[in-house]
Amino acid sequence: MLKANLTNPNPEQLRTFLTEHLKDDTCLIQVASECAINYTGRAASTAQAGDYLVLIKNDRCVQVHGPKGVKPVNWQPKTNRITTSIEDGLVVLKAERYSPKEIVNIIFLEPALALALTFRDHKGAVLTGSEAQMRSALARDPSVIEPGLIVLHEELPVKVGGVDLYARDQQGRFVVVELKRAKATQEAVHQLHRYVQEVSKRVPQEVRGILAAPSITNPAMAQLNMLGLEFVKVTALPAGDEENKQVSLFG
Amino acid sequence: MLKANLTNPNPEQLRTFLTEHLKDDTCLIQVASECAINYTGRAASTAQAGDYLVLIKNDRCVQVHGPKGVKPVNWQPKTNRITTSIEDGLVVLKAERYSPKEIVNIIFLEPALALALTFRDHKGAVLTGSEAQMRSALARDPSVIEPGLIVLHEELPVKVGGVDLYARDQQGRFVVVELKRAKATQEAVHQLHRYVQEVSKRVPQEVRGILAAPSITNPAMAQLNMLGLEFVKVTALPAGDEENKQVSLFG
DNA sequence: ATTTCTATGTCGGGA
DNA sequence: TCCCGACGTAGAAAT
Repeated sequence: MLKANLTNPNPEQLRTFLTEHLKDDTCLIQVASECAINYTGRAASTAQAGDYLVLIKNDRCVQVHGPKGVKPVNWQPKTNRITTSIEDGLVVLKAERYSPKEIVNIIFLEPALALALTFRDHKGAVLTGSEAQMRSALARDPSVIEPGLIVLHEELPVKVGGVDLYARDQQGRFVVVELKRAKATQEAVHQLHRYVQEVSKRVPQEVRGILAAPSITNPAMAQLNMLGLEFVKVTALPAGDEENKQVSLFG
Repeated sequence: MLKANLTNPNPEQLRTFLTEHLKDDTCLIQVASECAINYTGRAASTAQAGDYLVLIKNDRCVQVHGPKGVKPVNWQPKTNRITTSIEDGLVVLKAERYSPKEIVNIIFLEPALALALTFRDHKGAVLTGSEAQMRSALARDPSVIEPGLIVLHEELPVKVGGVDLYARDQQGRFVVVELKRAKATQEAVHQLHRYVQEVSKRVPQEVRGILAAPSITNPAMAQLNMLGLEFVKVTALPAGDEENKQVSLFG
């Protein structure tokens, strides 16, 4: 896994190291160094000199991590070109993206460590409890929402977006269901309202709107009532479900 | 900056290393290893064995990086407790968060490298071009949006959310301005529409709605026209601005 | 602690 | 490519 490493490299060594390993797209490159970083593109930012960890992954996306938080201080999700140079005796790495036009510039003021790690490619993570999973589970068994409900469409595209579940209730009324995997906010209520209005234009009958989520904020609940819409509690990860229990068990 | 390192450690060595350096909140810990990762909390995920880079920052947030993308495969933004143990001869790191209740479990199957890096704390990055900056700039000089516009409120809270700019035009009509720092979508149009409707309830006069953004998607533009709302082009980073030019210049 | 909103959001999917 | 919406969004600010 460890392909190469370099401690306290001088600029020439570091630049050679980077040039060399940037050619290999099976390896992740890392430099721990005092850096100055500059970004221009969708916005612009400048970071004063400080200690940072620079990661360049197999897919050549770049991220610069400071000592705090999950988010990098600077990053570039996709790079079209990475170039290195030596300016004023310091190694400069330039990560460019063409569309949108963005540049991240990293000056290595005092590199302490450079690493190249060979990353074998591997299966990604399997996620349980996503909205898509909730949706197909509810489409299979809509009685969780309400007895007698019949699902007509999953992900029905309407002009203003996509209706998560389109159904018919026991009395034959059409039902629009908006699904949220986390606590529902006012935004979700408005989204549901839009869909109900849109569907109402197209069918003569009354259209019900149901917001299905594990919980809802107080302002959202008030808004929901005012608009004559309904809330149904639905959990993403049913605690008692035997199948899910097995998936969740670990160690 | 390099505090300690360990290559191909055995489980006891790795565990001692982690225990030792987890005490020091001025250092960032890193382990490159074949791992199996498991998360339960807001959702649940399991990652098959593969090569990963595990970062534990000064603030004890944890992130596990795969070979692709800016986003970690698994992470924990805030940890209340990090524990290590040896199970079946393998080091297991458990990062817990109490609220919401979340656990990330990392099993180090074949650690190749463990590092501890001392990160001096440092100034954060200075960002230019945020929506907040745009807003205050426009509040100072609303003529950019329209000559004769007078801003009455910045961030005016309405029941359905916050109006970015609330103003009055030359003819005395009230104007609701919705601001977007990036390309405006249909969602932004609906948001503006909601605000205009809400404000219309409270004032007798006609209320104008302006969407101010650097650009707008085609469907959003169509929707905007249909609702009788307006679009004004506003860039977050004015290209010709001398001050900004200097900030943007680099290397 | 809860709610809301921004973000260089990132990422994936669909037309 | 553009466009849209989910996300374990993260993180900050206001309540």
